[in-house]
Order: sequence, then structure tokens, then C-alpha cells
Amino acid sequence: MEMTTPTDSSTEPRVPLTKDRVLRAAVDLADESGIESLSMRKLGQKLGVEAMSLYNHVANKDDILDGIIDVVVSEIEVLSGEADWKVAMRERALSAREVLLRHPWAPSLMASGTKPGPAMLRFFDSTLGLLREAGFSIEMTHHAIHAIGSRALGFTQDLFGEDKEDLGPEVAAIFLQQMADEYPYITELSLEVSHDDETTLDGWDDQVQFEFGLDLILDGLDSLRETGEQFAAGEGKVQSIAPIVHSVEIDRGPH
Amino acid sequence: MEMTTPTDSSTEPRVPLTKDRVLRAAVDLADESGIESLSMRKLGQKLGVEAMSLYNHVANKDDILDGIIDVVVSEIEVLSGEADWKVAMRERALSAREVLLRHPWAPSLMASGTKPGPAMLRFFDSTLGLLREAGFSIEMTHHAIHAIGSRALGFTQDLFGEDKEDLGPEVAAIFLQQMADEYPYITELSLEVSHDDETTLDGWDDQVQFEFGLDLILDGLDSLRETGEQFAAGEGKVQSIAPIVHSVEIDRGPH
DNA sequence: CAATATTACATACGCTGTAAGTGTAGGGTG
DNA sequence: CACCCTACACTTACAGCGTATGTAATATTG
Repeated sequence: MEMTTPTDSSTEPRVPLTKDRVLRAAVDLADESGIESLSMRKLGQKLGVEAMSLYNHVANKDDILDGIIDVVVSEIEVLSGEADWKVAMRERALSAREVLLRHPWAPSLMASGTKPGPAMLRFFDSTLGLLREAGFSIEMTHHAIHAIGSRALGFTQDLFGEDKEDLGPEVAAIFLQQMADEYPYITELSLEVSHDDETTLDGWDDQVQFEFGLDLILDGLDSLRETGEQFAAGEGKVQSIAPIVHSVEIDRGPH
Repeated sequence: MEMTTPTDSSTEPRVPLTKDRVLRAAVDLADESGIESLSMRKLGQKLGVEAMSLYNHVANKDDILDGIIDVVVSEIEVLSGEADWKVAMRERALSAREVLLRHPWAPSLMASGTKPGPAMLRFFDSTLGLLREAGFSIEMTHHAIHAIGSRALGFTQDLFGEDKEDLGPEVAAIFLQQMADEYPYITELSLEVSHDDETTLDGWDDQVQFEFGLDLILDGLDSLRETGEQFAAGEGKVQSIAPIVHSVEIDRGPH
């Protein structure tokens, strides 16, 4: 992280205030004083700069809000190299939760449905890859990412689908091609969804995903309904819950 | 809804502008123009009144934001009288989703962790009752309400626990007694959680709930992993998903 | 009717995001 | 060296925000 500006070492009153530094300061300010007191003036003050100077590095305040979400997402650890997909996914989800507990303002920002930044897309693609390589079909991966993402990861993603129609058709093509290199699994899934059923695309898919996740939970609960005392004593189906519950200790922030 | 003021019919330039009318207008304004353009001045204008007049009926703007969340929650339909708890819960969740789709600004407000209003408490209590009467133990009900609530209903509830320490101990006692009449199931659960394990109360319970819901989903997905083609062909465990998927048709808002 | 409580209005203050214009430091070119 | 150009920080200004405060109008009660 020590790649400050590679200018010569003669004079150093100029530390050129990159977009990265602005976003990092914004995250710090939101952590310290709450998201509601994150203003351009206070942010500038924290950086030793007037408010309007920030506009040389960010488009507007919404750009900052989008940016700090991406900073938060980039803090989620993805330690791949785990054989069992369930354990790997569990680690991801727990890390995500840890990060969101560190930045309590983040969930409400995410719920506002901003456009995903690069860190978000990377995390998303990587998680899709984890599922695909675990043997899930594309459809099941689609279901899984919704079920997990909308609860454990805190996202309500409308990543693909809705926004492709806002642009012209050829712009969308270029955009997709550019994505295919960087985010192969997102692209794969996006294509699958697109010509799944030409006519019923718009809100219908979300509805299917919602009901799938809902039934997943309801059926799971139903099978545990009369296993009273401590859940999953030895029924067979849910044997993985109890042993792992104590496996990860979360510390609630060093601050 | 036609219970306007029961004054005599001599003069009628005064329609006294209740808190209810204020909140309802606020919901309409948020629906029409987005939550970000809901200001005291515009809201007053919509009601034919100056901005400051609103403060005779609401404490401040946050009071309005809390209020409109409760208005939204009150729109969720709870048709009790259904035998199968799973079907009843499904209806609740789908109705909640419908409502939240009608008011797209609501989820982000809910994620901001405001204190629950009466409609929210009523809905919550009623849902807890549904589970308890379906045979779930208190612990399982606790798990279930977290698992369902944090995804299907869109709530991130910290309803009980955290806020009891902010008040004095005797105030809390009165508060609890008052709640016991109106929200019996919330009270039951709240008491159970409180002396579950005296020392480890604070964030630990949330962590347990989180991991339970996560494992519920992960285990459910795992059992579907290689049932490729169309999910749940006839495996036995998940037979309830496919047949119901088309059962409820959602219309995306009349507006 | 008179007294009192409730509610609406008017003014004002400090804060917000940001449009528009000014000033200047650093580096590349003649 | 002088030159200009680009990048970036600063200054000023404006409309809109939530709301503290004071006053006027209306409704309710005795």
C-alpha cells in the first residue's frame, strides 16, 4: 500500500489527493461520525482541503457513496483454496458479515440499489465461480447466489438485467464483451438469464428467485420443526449445523 | 376511513391535519418523487400547509421516516385462518414482498435500523404466534424468525435486547409489562433470550442466528446441488418447491 | 363571553450539495 | 530561459434543507 506518487523527492508539499484517498477518508468519517454527518465540507476538512476541491476526483456525492460501498466490499476476504464449497462459502459469508458489522452504515447504502463497482463485481464473479466449480448448474447457481446474497451477504442485487435496456443495444454489446474477459461467470449467468424466456424477463425472474429462497428456508425449517431441544441432534439431514456453530469467533471491531 | 373531525357542520375550512394524514401524504410523496425529495417543505405544500406546521404532529423528520415505515408495514396482509403454517408464512412473505415492491424506498429505510412502530410490532408478534402455534419451540421460533425475517420480510430486526439497557431498570419493567398484554409472543421470546445465557448476550445471539440461517441455506442448496435439470424432480426432500412456484401471481403496482 | 390550549404561520440561522469563475503550481515545449 | 498548457485547489454564490423561536389565528372549555 506504500505506492505514493512516484515523483522525485525534492519537494513534498504536494500529496496529490487521489480518488482512493478521498474514498478512504470518507469511509473513516462515516465510521467515526455516522453516515449522516458525511458532508463534502467535513470530508474536505479531514483531508486538509476545501470542499470543492473534492470535485476534481469524484463526480458528486453520490459518486462518493457508490465508492465507499465498493471500498467496504473490497474488505471482504475471499480465501480460495478450500476444497469444500460449503466451508468456503461459509467463510465468505462470515467475512462479509464481519465487514458489515465494522461499517454499520453500509447495509442501508447497499439497500439503496446503487450500481456495483469493480470490487463488487469481482467479489460477485468470484463467488459465482465458487459455486460453478462446486458442481452447481447455471440455474442452481443463479438460485444459490440470490438465496445466499440477499441474506448472508446483504446484497439485493439487480446486477444484470435491468440496466442493459437503458443503454443502446450496441453499447450493451461492447459492455458485455468487455465484461466477458474480466467477469466470466457473471457473463455466463447473464447470458443464460437473458434468453431463458424471451418474454417474461423483467420482474419475473426476481420473483422466481425470491420464491426459491423462501421455500428453501421454509422447507429447511419444516424439517427441523419437531426436533425440539437442541437443533439437529442426529437426524442426518442437518448434521452440519451444530458442529460448526462455534467454529468461528468474531471479534466486534478493535475500536 | 371517513371519520373526519366530528365537529358541527357550520364551518369547514379547518380539516385538522392529523399525524395519520401527514404520514400518508409522506408515503405518497415518496412513492411519486422518491425518498430523497421528501422534505418538510414539499410535504407541507402537498398538504396545503407551511413546513413548520407539521411539527405540531410529528417530532421531527426522523419521526416521519419511522412513521412511514410503519405505514408500509401496516399494508402487509396477514390472512390468518390457514391450517398449514408453511402456506400461511408463504402468503405473509409474498405479501410483504409485494408491499416492498410498491414502495421501493422502504428497504433502505428499514436497513437504517429505526425503532419499530406499532404496526411492525403487531406484524412481528403475529408472525411469531404463527410459528409457535405450528409447533415450533421457542428456540426454533427464534431461529426461524431471523432466517425468514432477514431475507423474505426485509427486516434486520434488533427488536429486543439492545434497547432495554438504555432505559432505567424500572422503566424497562413497566415497558415489558405493557408489552406483555399487547405482544405476548414477542414478550415470550424476549424473556427467553434474556436469561438464555446471562453473560454472552450482546452481539453473540445475533451471530448464532446469522449462522443458523446461513447453514440452513447452505445445507438446503447442498442437497439440491446435483439435482441439475429442473430443481426438485422427485427427490422427496424438496418436493414442495416446484409445484408452488407458479401459484401466486404478483402484479407490479397499479401505478 | 372570557380564558385557555392548540395549531398554523413567519422569520431566521446554520447547514447542505454544487455551479461557476479565479488563481496557481509543474512539466513539456520552443 | 520564456512560454503555454493542463491539472488541481481555492473563492464566491445560490437554492434548498431541518428546525429554533416568536407570533397570530383558531378551537375548546368554563
